[in-house]
This record gives sequence, C-alpha cells and structure tokens, in this order.
Amino acid sequence: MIKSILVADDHPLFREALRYILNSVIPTGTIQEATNYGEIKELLSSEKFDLVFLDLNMPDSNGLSDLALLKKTYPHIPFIVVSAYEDANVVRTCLDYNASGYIVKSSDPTEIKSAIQKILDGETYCPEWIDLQNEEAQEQSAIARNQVKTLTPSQLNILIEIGKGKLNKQIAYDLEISEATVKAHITNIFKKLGINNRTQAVLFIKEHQLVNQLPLSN
Amino acid sequence: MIKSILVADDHPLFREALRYILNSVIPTGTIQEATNYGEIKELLSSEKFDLVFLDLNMPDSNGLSDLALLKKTYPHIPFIVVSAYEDANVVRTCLDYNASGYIVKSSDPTEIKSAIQKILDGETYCPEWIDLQNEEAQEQSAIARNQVKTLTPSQLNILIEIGKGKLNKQIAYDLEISEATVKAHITNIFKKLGINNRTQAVLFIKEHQLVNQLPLSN
DNA sequence: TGATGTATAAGACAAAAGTCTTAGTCCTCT
DNA sequence: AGAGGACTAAGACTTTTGTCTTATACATCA
Repeated sequence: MIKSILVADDHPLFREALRYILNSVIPTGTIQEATNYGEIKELLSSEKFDLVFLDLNMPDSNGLSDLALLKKTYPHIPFIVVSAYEDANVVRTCLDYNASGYIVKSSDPTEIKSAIQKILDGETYCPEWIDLQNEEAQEQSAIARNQVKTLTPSQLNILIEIGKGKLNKQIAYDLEISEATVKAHITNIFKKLGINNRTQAVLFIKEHQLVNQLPLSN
Repeated sequence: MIKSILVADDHPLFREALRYILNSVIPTGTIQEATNYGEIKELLSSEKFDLVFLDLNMPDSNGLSDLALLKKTYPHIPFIVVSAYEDANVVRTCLDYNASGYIVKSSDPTEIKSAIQKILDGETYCPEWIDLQNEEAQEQSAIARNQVKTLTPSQLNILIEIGKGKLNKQIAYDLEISEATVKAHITNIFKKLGINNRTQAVLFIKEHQLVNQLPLSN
C-alpha cells in the first residue's frame, strides 16, 4: 500500500498538477515535495517513502546518474522518472537503471493518470514510441551501460565528479574523503569501464550521456 | 569562374544526385569526389579547387572541427556544408567557421539547386528556420566558439586529439611531432580556452559540440 | 629589414595522476 | 561465526601532465 510519496520536480506548476492527479489515484497517500537534488537526498535519508517521482532536469541534478545513484542507494523504492525530454535512449537508460516508469511531461493528464495506475499495479510504464526507434545503435551503448551498472555508489559518485573536470584533490575535498581513497576508487572505476585515464572517463560519460547531457543546449 | 569542384560525401547516392544538380548549374565544372576525410586532405593539398561540398558525417570525420581546420588551411576556398543534421546550433557554428553555405540533405533538388546558385552569386545560404530558434542559449556558446577560433591550426589539431582521449605521447606519434611540441601547444590551448587541464578540454569540446557530436547516437 | 606570430623542440622542474600493496572497519548474506 | 564486498586510507612508486625558459626556422607584414 502506497502511503508516502515524494515528488521531486523544480517546476511548481507541474508539482501542483501531479498532486492533483495523485489525489484522485491514491487518495490515502501523503505527498512531500523536493525542488532540487540535495533535498531529495535529505528527505530520502530521513524518512521512508513508498514512491518517488523524479525529474531529471533539476538545477543541481546530474541527470541520469542521479537516478542510478538513488536507485543503488534505495533499491526497494520505486522511482518514476518524470521528464520533458522525449528521447528513446534516455527512456531506455532509465528503465535500464530500474526506474519503474517514465512519464513525459507533455502527456495529457489522463495518460499520466493511467500510467501511474499501471505502475501501481506493478507494471512498468513507458511511452509507446519507445520501440519505434533504432535498436542497432543502442546495442553498443548497452554494453557501456552495463559496465556502469557494475559501479558501486561511491565509484559512480566519483565518476560523476571526474565528469565535472575536477582534480582528485578537489573531489576528495568535496566528497569529504582522502585523496588516497579517491585514487583507489578511480583505479577500480577504470578497470570496470575498461579505460586508462580520466580523460577517457569524461569521454565515456559524455558519449553515453550519463550526466546531464539531456537538454543538449537547445 | 568555378572550374574544379570537390564533392566530399561518403554516400554514393547523394554524390550522384549532387553531380546531376551541379551539372545543370555549372556545366563547365569538373567534379572530383572524396569519400572520407583523409581523401579530402590529400586532394586539397595536391590540387586546386574552386568549391568544396563537405559532408560532416563521414567515417573518419571529426565533425565541425574538420570544417574549422580545413577552412583555416584553405581560407580562400568556399566550403558548402552538406549534412543530414538539422540543428540550428550546428548551422550557426558552420557559418561561424565561414562556411559559404549549409545544405540539408532532406531538401528537395530544386531547393538545393537554388541554394548552390545563391552561393555561386556570392551570398551565403542556409535554411530559413535558422532564425526561429532560441538565441539566448546560443550566446554563452558563442563566447566559447570565439575562443576556439583564436586557435591556430596546429593547436586545433591537438585539441581534437585530446578530445579522443589520447596521451601526449600518442598525439606526438600520430601527428609526427615531438612530445615537447605537443606540450607547448597544449599550454597555449589552455591559456586561450581559459582551462587548466585536458579533462576540462574534453568537457569544453563536448559541451560546445566541437567534435563529432552531430549524430547524437539516435 | 625588423617585428610579429607560428611551429618546432629540448631541458628542468613541479604537480597531478595512477598503480600496487597492505589494512582496518563496516555491512550483509549465508 | 565466517566469508565476501564496500569504503576508507596510507605509503611508495612510476608515469603523465603541465609550466617555464630558451632557441631555431620560417612566414608574413609593415
């Protein structure tokens, strides 16, 4: 039974709309809101939630890697990704990271409603047009995604920091661990991803659209 | 007077179509073909051309940076970019690099014909929908592109190699120069781009879609 | 002709990156 | 209880990266 719901989206209007829809689908549920990634982490670590709606385009969000991290930390909570971004690759990656569903913001309320219903029934929901796009190009990327999935939360965290162009020293400072630890993790990351240095790590991230490359600047 | 034309495109059907169109627009011109970036460089260095049609999606191509490099080396030859990719940012960047025109492959032959005519008359041609997209988001990227434009050909070349995740040693070997030279160039590149290390260089490249991020994998 | 800019490169150096070994703690699963 | 994995970390070490200085050759431009 769904009791406690977290809606993480920086757009007030959408939160309101979702709240309204949820009210009719799960009248017994209490809804809490987060408007950035930091808040999500705080709320999830302090309270128990039965369902999370997650927008991947929030101010301090790293995009897909956020989902991966959250799902790794809270594997039992179902996450429904909510996004304005309509791209089959992204949808697929989300499902790959075990999101319970992917809802496109431009969908009309009735569709969102039925989508939520589906997910509550234990099914995973995603837009129908997902199958219609090129499968072949996807396969190369699937290997990479599987490699990323073998990363531990800490490793993924550090990979993300590398992807921001930070030095090991900075990463250590920001994550509040020693530089030695950062290095240790990095060595393991490289082994898992089959790469040799951080430059290739950045390429890996960018090429497989791991971090925040959703909006693509236009 | 246009006499010698180079058509660089890896798609035989398109080359044929373009040949046919060119035949009616410039009956006196001789047409040569290149199917990859290496061939382009060879042909351009061995012969004189009055006009080049350049596809940015060829097998060994680095995308936009190819145009930048070629135009730097042969500033007086007009380059017409031919692409399947319909993105205002890309078009703008091409024109920024002083391409004489941008032709979208999905255009119908009559439009391509009139486009070529326009370019031959000294005008630059680009699709009309170019103005209709967001200008604001473009401005941040414009600064970056201006920085890239200050790079010398050698510097740009090395930046591209960095963007492939290569070591300085490998870059030196591949470009047949010493590692000391590579380092010297890199220091200058960093100063011009306002960055501190090669990881940030990769981010710079990827974020401003300098190299081969045109197809976006879907 | 002299100034400027570019490409090349060597040497010395400092900083950062990355590997390997070892090891303690914590957690989970069996 | 014990095995295994994850996170942490130190120390020693090698390699890579990046800066700075200096220098030659070549081209262009005033």
